[in-house]
Amino acid sequence: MGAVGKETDVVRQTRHHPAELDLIDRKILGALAEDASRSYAELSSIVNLSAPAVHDRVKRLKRDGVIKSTVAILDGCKLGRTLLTFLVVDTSSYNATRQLLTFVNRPEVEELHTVAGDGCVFVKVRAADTESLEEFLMEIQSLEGVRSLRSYIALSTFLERGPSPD
Amino acid sequence: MGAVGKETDVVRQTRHHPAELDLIDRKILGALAEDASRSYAELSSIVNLSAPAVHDRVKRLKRDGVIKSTVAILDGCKLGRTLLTFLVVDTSSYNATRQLLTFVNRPEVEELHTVAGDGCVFVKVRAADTESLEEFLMEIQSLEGVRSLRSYIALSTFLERGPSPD
DNA sequence: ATTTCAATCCGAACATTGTTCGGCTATAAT
DNA sequence: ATTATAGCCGAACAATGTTCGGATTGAAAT
Repeated sequence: MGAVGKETDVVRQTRHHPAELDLIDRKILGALAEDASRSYAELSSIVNLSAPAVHDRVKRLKRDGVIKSTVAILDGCKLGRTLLTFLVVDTSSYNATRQLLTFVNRPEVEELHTVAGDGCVFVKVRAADTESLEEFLMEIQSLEGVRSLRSYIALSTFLERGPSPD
Repeated sequence: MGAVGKETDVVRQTRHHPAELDLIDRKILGALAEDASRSYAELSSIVNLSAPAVHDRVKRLKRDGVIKSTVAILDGCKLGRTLLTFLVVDTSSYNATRQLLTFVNRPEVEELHTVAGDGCVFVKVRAADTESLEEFLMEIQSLEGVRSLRSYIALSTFLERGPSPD
């Protein structure tokens, strides 16, 4: 009983994703999530390891998919997108939901999720101005099977970042 | 009249941020927003310029704040955060709003905005599981001046990215 | 028309950083 | 005891980032 039970337990824990990360891994992840342009030399002094050791760890974290990618964060306003809005779309049919999913190609759409509650789709939109937002909203409302559409227009943004390792 | 009018017009346009970006700038921004680990050599072949020329442009884009930073994107699930939720908090006092803003320090909070509508705060939360989410929700509800709290739990994520230059 | 100025580009040299390698140590299993 | 594995290090090497001088262009001023 002891041996077999132990083994399956280990399998259970490992099966569904969560990677095993020690404190050093988390420090590295935190540092890179904040600023991915840090050199291995800088990281190595943060965690008190050599540069190659940090390199190995980062390589492993990328291979395991903990670090999905590294991207440049752009300033929406500087790009001419001044209006951040969150939409909750209530759809009455699967077809409508499917149609909404095609909006992932729009440059002003930054996030698109399905959320709990009957046929709800959640959208984060960064539009150029009120005009182009209105156009966008009307386009959604005119879809067959869109029951209601609530919008939350952002006034001030106090925090905007990705998943934290802490 | 002509000259003076013209000048103030130019000032107006420039005054409130939007940077002047040509097609090459936008191509570079798009490439880096997708994958910031691209080398200058690779970028130079994308836009048909030399590496130093691209370097100059990127340097300018950083100086002007169009590129705010470059960060590593981590996998929430791999970190043990499996539950993505959006909250709309309706506050009845400024004091309550101010208290909510202190949540920017929580590692599970990824976004925090004030939104239009009386005293509304919008929060993006990535919690470990339903338990820790419930704890978090209760903590918010127990704040003085929090009128209502709606939560949208994400089922599937189809798109998640930053501002696009297109 | 000519000149001046600023912006942009390029190739080539240079500096920094990323990456690989062999060897060392510690731990755990045989 | 001994083998295997994982993790670390310093040093060499490879790739990339970065700077520089000079050439070209276009616009503004003379």
